[in-house]
Amino acid sequence: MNRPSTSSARTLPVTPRGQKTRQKLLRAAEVIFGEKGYERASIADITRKSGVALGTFYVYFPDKQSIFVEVVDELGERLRRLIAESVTGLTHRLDVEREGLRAFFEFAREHPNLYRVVRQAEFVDEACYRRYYDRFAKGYVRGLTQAMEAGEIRRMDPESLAYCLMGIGDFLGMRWVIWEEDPGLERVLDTAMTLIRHGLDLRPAPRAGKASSKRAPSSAKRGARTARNTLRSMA
Amino acid sequence: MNRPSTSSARTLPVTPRGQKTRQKLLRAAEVIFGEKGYERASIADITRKSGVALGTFYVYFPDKQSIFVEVVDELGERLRRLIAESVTGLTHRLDVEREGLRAFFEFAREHPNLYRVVRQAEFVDEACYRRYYDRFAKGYVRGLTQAMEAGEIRRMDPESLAYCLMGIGDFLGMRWVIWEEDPGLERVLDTAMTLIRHGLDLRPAPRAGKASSKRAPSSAKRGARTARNTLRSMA
Amino acid sequence: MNRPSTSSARTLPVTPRGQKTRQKLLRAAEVIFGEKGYERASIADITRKSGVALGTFYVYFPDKQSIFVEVVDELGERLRRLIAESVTGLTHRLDVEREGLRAFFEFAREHPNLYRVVRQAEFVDEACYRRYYDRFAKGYVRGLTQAMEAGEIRRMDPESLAYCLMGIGDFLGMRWVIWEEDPGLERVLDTAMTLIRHGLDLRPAPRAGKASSKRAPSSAKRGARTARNTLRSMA
Amino acid sequence: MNRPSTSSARTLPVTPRGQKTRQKLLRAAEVIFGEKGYERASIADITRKSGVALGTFYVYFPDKQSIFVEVVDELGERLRRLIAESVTGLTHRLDVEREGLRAFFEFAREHPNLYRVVRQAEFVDEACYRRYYDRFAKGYVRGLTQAMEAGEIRRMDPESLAYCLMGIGDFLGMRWVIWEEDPGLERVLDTAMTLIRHGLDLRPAPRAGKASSKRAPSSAKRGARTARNTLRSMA
DNA sequence: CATGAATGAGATTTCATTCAT
DNA sequence: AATGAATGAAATCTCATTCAT
Repeated sequence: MNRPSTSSARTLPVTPRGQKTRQKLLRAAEVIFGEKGYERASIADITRKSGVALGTFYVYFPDKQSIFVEVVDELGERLRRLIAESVTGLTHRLDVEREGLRAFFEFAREHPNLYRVVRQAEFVDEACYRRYYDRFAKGYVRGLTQAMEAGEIRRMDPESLAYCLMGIGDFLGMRWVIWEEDPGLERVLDTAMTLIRHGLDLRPAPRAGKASSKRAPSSAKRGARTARNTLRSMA
Repeated sequence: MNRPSTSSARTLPVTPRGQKTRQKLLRAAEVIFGEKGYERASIADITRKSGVALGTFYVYFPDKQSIFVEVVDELGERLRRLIAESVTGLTHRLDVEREGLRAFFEFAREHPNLYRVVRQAEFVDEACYRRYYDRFAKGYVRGLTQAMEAGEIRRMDPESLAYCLMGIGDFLGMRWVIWEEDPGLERVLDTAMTLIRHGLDLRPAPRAGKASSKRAPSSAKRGARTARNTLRSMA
Repeated sequence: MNRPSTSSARTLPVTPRGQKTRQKLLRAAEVIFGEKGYERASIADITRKSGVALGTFYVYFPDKQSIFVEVVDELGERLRRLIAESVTGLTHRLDVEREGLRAFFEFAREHPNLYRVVRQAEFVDEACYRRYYDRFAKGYVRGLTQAMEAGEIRRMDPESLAYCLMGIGDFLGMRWVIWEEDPGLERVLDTAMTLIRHGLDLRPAPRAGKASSKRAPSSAKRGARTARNTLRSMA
Repeated sequence: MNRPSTSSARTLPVTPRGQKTRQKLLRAAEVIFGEKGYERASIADITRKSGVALGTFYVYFPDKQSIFVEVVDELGERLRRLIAESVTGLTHRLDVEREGLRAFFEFAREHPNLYRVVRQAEFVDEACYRRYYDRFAKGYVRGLTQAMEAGEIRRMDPESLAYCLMGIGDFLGMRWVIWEEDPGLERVLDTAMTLIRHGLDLRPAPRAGKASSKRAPSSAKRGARTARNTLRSMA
């Protein structure tokens, strides 16, 4: 189903005219893929939007998949660069987290295609899909590890942590940027940062994490009322 | 692009034979949609796998979209029920979080289609896609609100928090269940629970969250070295 | 370039209605391939001539190549059967040769597509192309070997001889059946049979074939006039 | 389908540089047409192999057909010249036949494209296809007629005979040069020459060719066993 | 209920040829 | 002379859906 995933092109154009045409195609593809999804987007849609002839597409890309992969790779790069720039100079990792999240939300607001395009990648070219998150995670792991070594943040497995943080950003962005138009992003950011900073636990002693990390040993300890409530509250 | 999204059926079959055929189609559809994605999956694939004739499909479902929506809705229901059952009787919200996560990972391991099917929903029937997360979030919000009122967890916006927690689960599951074969899930769970419980912050005074919640006022405060490192570590 | 060459079909039709449609497609394909050649013949040409919809083609054949291969195989079979029948009961191999040739010419006259179709096979599916001649040769070799053992004909390598005789038939058919409308076939047959029967040699002693089977040793022996004539007569 | 078939050229190039480019195109075309066949060969294939730009093609040839026709005509000329040269000085027609065949086989071995190119001509430009054989036949007829007049060979219709001999060469070349790698060509030549020289007939009296030239009058004369054998041996 | 043949709109892809440079 | 970008017509193939049995 999935091809090798080279971010290929038939031949890179030599003349400036050709380079411009190639860019027009990439720009149009990003929009079209975002609007219709990979499968429903047709090459004709892309060339129509680009203002070039159908056949011209194949001068620059061997097939639909190739341009899609290039769009995804490029989006990822732009996003990572933007975040990197917007956290430049921040001294504490928690500041980096907050500003990084904010930059991500802003990018998502300006590129509502982002989510739709990236999620499609899973079915179009799995390697490209993973690459997108892998690269993100790699940068994250580096930063988090440094922060742990600097004693800024709690020690834990950095890769798992990276995926937690990416998940938080992704889902908040989906809910409050993509779905909701005017989200009051600062409030959402505050909530996220509260979790990220302090966690949820309110129990007095910080020596916790023993009894509760295991299942309650006897069902006798479980309040029937609570159980029923929980059950009802999920299903 | 998207149709009204009723979790439709032509008519629910009366005879047991009919019900069985309908179930066979749903089972096959779940697998096929998971393997090939919505667009690349054909009705013929589904009927072939079900061992029924092509025409029979239209006895039970008016079109391809309908069976897909039903598969998604059903998957969501089963998952929510499973999680609800597996946290039954737990007394503290943090235990619920851990056991809920674990149940989710187990479900994902047994239904690797889950992710692929749900993510496709975004393009097939957006309402169905949102419904999936909405319902999940609704249960979450209820549980979290109760826990906040009970003083078990920190107070914050429950819906944002719910999406944070769903994002954590989703991304960890993707990374350590779907992508990675033998994940040492307990270790991953520990990392997630450490974040969820305590957050990242290691700074001594709990009066934090002031200076760092705003951008550092003067670039003078920023160490150039740190800045450069951070930049490099993201891009 | 060439696919494995299974004389495949998507699925053999079950109902009589389906079988009839499949036959209609094969008949039309034979004509269309003969008229336009494989490459210039389009599936649409075939279905148009068959009176079925374009998509129907793909119910019975997975692609253009498959129906072509089936047409070629079938033509070969019909031709071989016809020739076999028309030499039934002949007692001497030379009679078999003459009547076989005649049957071939008749078939070619009624199926002017034959040549064009078979020759295209070389580029469409080489295996199918060779199979056509191989099967022909195999039957020939069997018959010729028997005749040699019976002392009816001169002993020589039967496979090479088979290809000689096929070549004679093929080229005469091309020249006098396909190209020329009314050839006086009997006269052509007589010429062919004279060659086949007696060969060309008119030199008195059968002890010949020595000096002349090698190149004339010295150019002195060569008449300059003859050489020049020959040269001129070929180029 | 077929255009007028002039062995055209836009304008023959004047500068040596232009002539060289034209030759490069012709050489590449011969190979490409041989490998892929006329239809599947693209102008781009030819220019790529030639190392010239796509547009350059149309400086030298008005279209694809023209270069193809030129390739075929040229191949024919080279082959006829080669054969003519290799039989120069031979005094007896049967020696000419043998050496001509040998020369043909050698040419075919060095130009495995020959067959594939010529056979395609039938569909590209029928006139060119016939011309190829016509010219060959014309030379043959002249030579054979002379040999008949000189009493070297048996009298018969020279054109039919020419096509017989061409068919023999063509089919042996196909079988033992193109298909088979190491054929033991001398043995094949011997078989061919035995047929050409003496024919097949072994019956004592040379007054034959009467009874057997007609179908056996009564089926009573036919051995049932023989008939069955023959039938089985063809189909 | 079940079947499977038939449909035709629509998508991707190729490529000979033209044209501006 | 040479280049290579651009074109668009035409071909193959897929598949959701309908329908007669």
